[in-house]
Parts: sequence; structure tokens; C-alpha cells
Amino acid sequence: MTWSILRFLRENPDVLRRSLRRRGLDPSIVDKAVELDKLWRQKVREVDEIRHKHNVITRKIASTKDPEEKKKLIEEAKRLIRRRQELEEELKRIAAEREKILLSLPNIVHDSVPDGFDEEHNVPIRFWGKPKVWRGYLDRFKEQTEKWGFKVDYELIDWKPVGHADMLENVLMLGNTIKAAEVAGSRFYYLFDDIVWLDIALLLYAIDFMTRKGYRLVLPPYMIRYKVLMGVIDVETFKDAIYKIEGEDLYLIATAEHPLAALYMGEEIPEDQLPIKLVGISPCFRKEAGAGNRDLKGIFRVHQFHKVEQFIFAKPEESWQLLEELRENAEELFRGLGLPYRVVNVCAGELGDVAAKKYDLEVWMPAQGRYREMVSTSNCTDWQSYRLKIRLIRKKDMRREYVHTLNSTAIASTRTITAILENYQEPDGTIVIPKALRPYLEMFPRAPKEAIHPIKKERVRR
RNA sequence: GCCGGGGUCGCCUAGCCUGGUAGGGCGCCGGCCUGCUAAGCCGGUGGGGGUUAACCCCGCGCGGGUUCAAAUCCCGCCCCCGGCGCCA
Repeated sequence: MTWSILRFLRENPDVLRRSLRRRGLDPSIVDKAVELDKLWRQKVREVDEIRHKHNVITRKIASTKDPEEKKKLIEEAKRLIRRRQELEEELKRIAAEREKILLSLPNIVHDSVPDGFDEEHNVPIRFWGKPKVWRGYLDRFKEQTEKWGFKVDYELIDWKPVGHADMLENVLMLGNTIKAAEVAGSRFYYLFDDIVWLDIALLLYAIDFMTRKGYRLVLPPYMIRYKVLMGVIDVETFKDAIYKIEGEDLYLIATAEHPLAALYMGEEIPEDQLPIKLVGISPCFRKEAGAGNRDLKGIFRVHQFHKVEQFIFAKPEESWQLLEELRENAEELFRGLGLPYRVVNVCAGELGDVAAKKYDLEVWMPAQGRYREMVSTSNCTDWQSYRLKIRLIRKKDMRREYVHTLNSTAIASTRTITAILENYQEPDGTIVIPKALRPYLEMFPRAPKEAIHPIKKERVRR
């Protein structure tokens, strides 16, 4: 048994208490868990003892010829069973309670994660690019850069860029969320023509990049079972994000991360096969139940989008280095797109139960005057693999350990489109297409090549 | 969806009819032996408890049931293979 949380629970529960406090959660749950684990072990001993007695008698019955003697032994066995059943019932109850509390424990926060309970406390660790800053947002910009001790070169602009939602719907007229709301509800959309090409080109760009890096391309199931879902997410995410298929034990995936993590569930991976690096492509379906009215306009926060996802199964001793690799891959993708970004080290209170550490990559949005999340990169250590029973076998002594799982966005289509709409906007409403995407548009005669132009009123067609 | 066959240790397989401590092969790990990496021999190779020793419990797709005793018999579910039906 090498699940990190259980090990600490028995050997050094203070580590767990500290981790929970840093997340802003009540550490007393650790005491309950320690108590239950002890009680469980004691009950296991009791039950095992009586099972042993019963087994001894049962074996004796098999080898006893004398019918009188046999009858006596069977009576004896029946008596033991009654006693055993009571104890087993008790054990079952305790085991279920223990299991429940163990599975409710969030991952152990890594030492390098900053303190804090909201995104104000996320710590920027790196800035890249030359953001376009509208004069009116200069103070805000400095608040998000210089306050953290970073001197970020920027381009001051006098015109205020149009927001991505207006750009899409009213300037380019290549999106229709009004009709989509009638048809499916808010946070849905119709996209047309050049924006669809852009969506496809972004996905191809990310797939091309990741597979060149040696990541294996995967198209996973878009629906998964409940038990798989519970292996990869916490209860909060479940409530906020997950759509259920009526009448079936199936749930729409919120990200390819979930079916990718489950690719090796219940399996044992020889350590020399690790790390296993995957790049998945899939639609993502999210309820956004906790979002309220945030980002209600446009396609920044929507119920469905396409995403290319990085995923790694790793040996524990390699996972922290691989987290940096995933982050670097995401950064390279966004540098390639020429979108100015910063990377933040997400604070303990904003991590979510699954991750031990998380980086967000946020792109500067000129029309909002804010850096907004485009990518999330997490090391989930053994939190998912314990639940999904994904282990590695050490070559030296055949010992089994839980693998570490890591995931990161490569490109999320609609969100990246919003970033392009604001960052590549010209004063006249033209959107210049990032050079990195052009190879993926060239092959299609009707796809845009260098720019997307505002549609003139008389040509509008929906 | 219906009918039939199947799911046993990392992989392959025996055991199931006829209930009585799950056996063999491969691979892997450790050791022995041989002047060499071959062959051979011995042990180990699922989970849990345990003074981590001895030992014990659990484990044959999952969950129930019958029985002193279930891989084995019965019921439900999941998955795989074949046939029929349906279908892009």
C-alpha cells in the first residue's frame, strides 16, 4: 500500500492537517479518518480471527467420515457463522464509513503552492509577449504586472478594442448566440464560416505540435460511467460540470482528461513503459452550474467546446519535472500564436480537490483589460490513480506503486478564439489570422488565409 | 434488442458437469550452479491485517442467494466473441 494520503494518515497526519488548512478546509476530518482507520483495522482483526476458526472447522468436516462427529461439527460451524455475521455487518459499516472519508480527502498541497483562498492570491511566475493596452486600462494592467514585481513591455493604444462577444456577433457576424439560446439555451452558440475554420485550424495546430513532441494522439469516448467519473473528479466538479444521459449510467465528458486517465484503469504498467504521454482531442460538455452570470455573453464560457488535451502517466519521481514540461508545451503553443500571456501558480484555496499543484496560463484580453485563463496544467499525483487503480511495477523487486497522472490543456478552441478576436483586432474590425494557423487553412480553398474581415451589411447571411 | 458461447494471478491456460485449501505454462524478480549472456535447479511474483516475523483473512468480471463449505449451483448486472435484427 503506497497511496500517499493513507500513508500520511498513519505515519504523519500533520501533513494532511496542514494541507487542509491551506485549502481553507476543516482539518478535523483528519482526526476522524485516523480514528476510523484504527477502528477498521481492529475490526478486521476480530473478523479474521472468527473466520479462521470457522475455516478450520469447515476443513475438518470435509475429512470427517463418522456421521455423528460430522453432525456435531456442522452445528459448531453454524454457531460460529451467526457470530461472524454480526461482526461482518459491523465491519462492513465501518469499512464503508472509512472508505467514504478517505475518498473525500483532497490531494496533498505541494510545498511550492502559494497560500490564499481566491484568485487574487495566485502568484504570477512568468510573463510573455507585448500586450496591447488601451489607455483606459493602463492602471489595471500595472495592477496585474508591476504589483508582482514584473516589468512587462506593452503597446499603448488609444482606441478601445471591441470585446470578443460583440466582435463575433455584431462586427464579424460570424456567431449567433441568440438563436442558439432559443434552440438549446444560454451558453450555446452557432459559429459560421471563418470562425469555424479558425476552430478547426486551432485544433490541427495543437495536434500537430503535440504529436511532433512524441505525444500519442487519442480520440477517447465522449461519455463515461459514473464509477470512472468518481475516479477522476471531486464532488464539486461533478455538481457544477457534469451532464448525465437520461436512463443510462453514462455522463458526457467535461474534458478528454477523464477518459484519458481511465485508459489504464485497473492495470499495471511496467515502470520502463513510463512516462506515457498522450494528446487527446474531444468535445467538452460543461454545465457551468456555479458560474452564475459570469461571462454570459459570447463564447468564453460555454456548455460545449473542443479541446486538445495533454495527459501523462508518470513515475512518481518524474512527475514534478513533467508538470513543467506540460506547462512549457502550453506556453510554446501560445507563443506560437503570438498571444501575450502570463503563467500563475494557483494558490492552495483555488486548486480543487484533485490537483496537488496547478498552473494557469492566462492571456491578456485587450478589451477587458484582464488576463484570462486559457490553460490549466495540473499534477494530480496519485489522487486519480488510487481511485482508478492504475499502478506501476518496479523492475527491481516487482513492487507495485500508484502512478502519477498529469494533465494540461493544449488548446481549448472557443476560448482561444476569444483571445484571437481581441488581440488580433485592427481598428477597422479586421481580425488578422495568427501566422502559426495559416498552414492549417491553406489546404482549404474557402478558408480564410490572412485575415477575417467584418462582413458588409448587404452580404449578411445567417 | 434477441439467441448462443465466454470472462480464472501481469499474459496464456486447467479446474466448473459431479461443491471440500486454485494447479500448470510464459514473462518478470531474487538466489544457486556452470571458466562465458545458454541450459538447469530453488524460491518469489493479487489485496488486506499483523509486534511487518511467524501467521491469518480475503481474492476466480461485479453484486446478491443456497450451503458447514462456492471458481464450481441459483438470480441480477457489466463486458467480450459469434449469429440474427437494426443502422451512419
